[in-house]
Amino acid sequence: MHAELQIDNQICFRLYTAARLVTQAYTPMLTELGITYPQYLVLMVLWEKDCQPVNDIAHRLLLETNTVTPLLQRMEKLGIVSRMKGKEDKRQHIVSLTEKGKQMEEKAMELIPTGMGKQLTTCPLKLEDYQLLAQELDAIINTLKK
Amino acid sequence: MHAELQIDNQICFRLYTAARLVTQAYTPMLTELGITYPQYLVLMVLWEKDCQPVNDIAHRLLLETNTVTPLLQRMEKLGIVSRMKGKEDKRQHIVSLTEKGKQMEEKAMELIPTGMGKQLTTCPLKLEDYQLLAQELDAIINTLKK
DNA sequence: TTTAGTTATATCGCGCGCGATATAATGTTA
DNA sequence: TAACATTATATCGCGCGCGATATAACTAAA
Repeated sequence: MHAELQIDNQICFRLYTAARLVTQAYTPMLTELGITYPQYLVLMVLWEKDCQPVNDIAHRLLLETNTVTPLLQRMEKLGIVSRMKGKEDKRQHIVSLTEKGKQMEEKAMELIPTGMGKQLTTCPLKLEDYQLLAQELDAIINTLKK
Repeated sequence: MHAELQIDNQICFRLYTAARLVTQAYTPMLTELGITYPQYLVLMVLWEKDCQPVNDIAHRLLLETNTVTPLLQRMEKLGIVSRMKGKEDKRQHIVSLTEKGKQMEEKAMELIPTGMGKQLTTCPLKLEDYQLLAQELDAIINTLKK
């Protein structure tokens, strides 16, 4: 077995696994909110700035529009966002939060920080480790995004 | 907007994005091999130790068997692995590499380290940064896996 | 102004991940 | 040994991600 191909030596497998497990850790709180993790990402983008075209949301999340469009359609069915044709550019669909979508921010604020805190109490990483991790991940992300 | 819910402050979003982008970076080489990234993970597990039951492969990858079973079925169709009923325990399905599956290790060795190296040449991270990153990811993974 | 090119969004198909459930084989206990 | 619990694998349904393609609207050039 080539050492270069050993799974334990792979950063990618660790990223793949850590991303899945952390997303799973969000799931109980998100289920209480009635949404999925990618839907939560969209909500965070809209809480930061409401009324954005599909493209801006996709760029913010580094996703393709063919991922985001069906996501938004599901969120519209849930009554969380609404979509309207753009006025000046009729190709655009402007996505905005409904009242329900806006109110979910407070609920998320109650549930998620404490919920994640509980699950990570036994994690040996300290604040500066998380900051370092964030920097390292940003370096990889910035290198690989086009 | 609550600072705790800002997307830029989220480790989870970085993990989610970094995992997707690194997997995407593997894709050109894996396409040449005719497989996907999760299939590559299974191959690495089997290159390390051939002839394993479904459960052992799933545990190694921290995946559920209902993810791994269809993955193995697709790999069997591709002629990469074969599956046989276990002798002592007839519930088990023992997964083993075919000749094609074994030979793919050399091809992967030619393609993947250099292919990934090229894409990460502009990445500012050094060897010790990657080692640190691996440790931090392992800390998160070990905390969250049950 | 017609033509050609670009952009914003959508649709389709397929391979994951995973919760829920089913089924068969093994283990355990009364 | 009969009844029950456990284990290994499989099936189903659904929500992503994303490559490929389609369509409508805007832009630029002839």
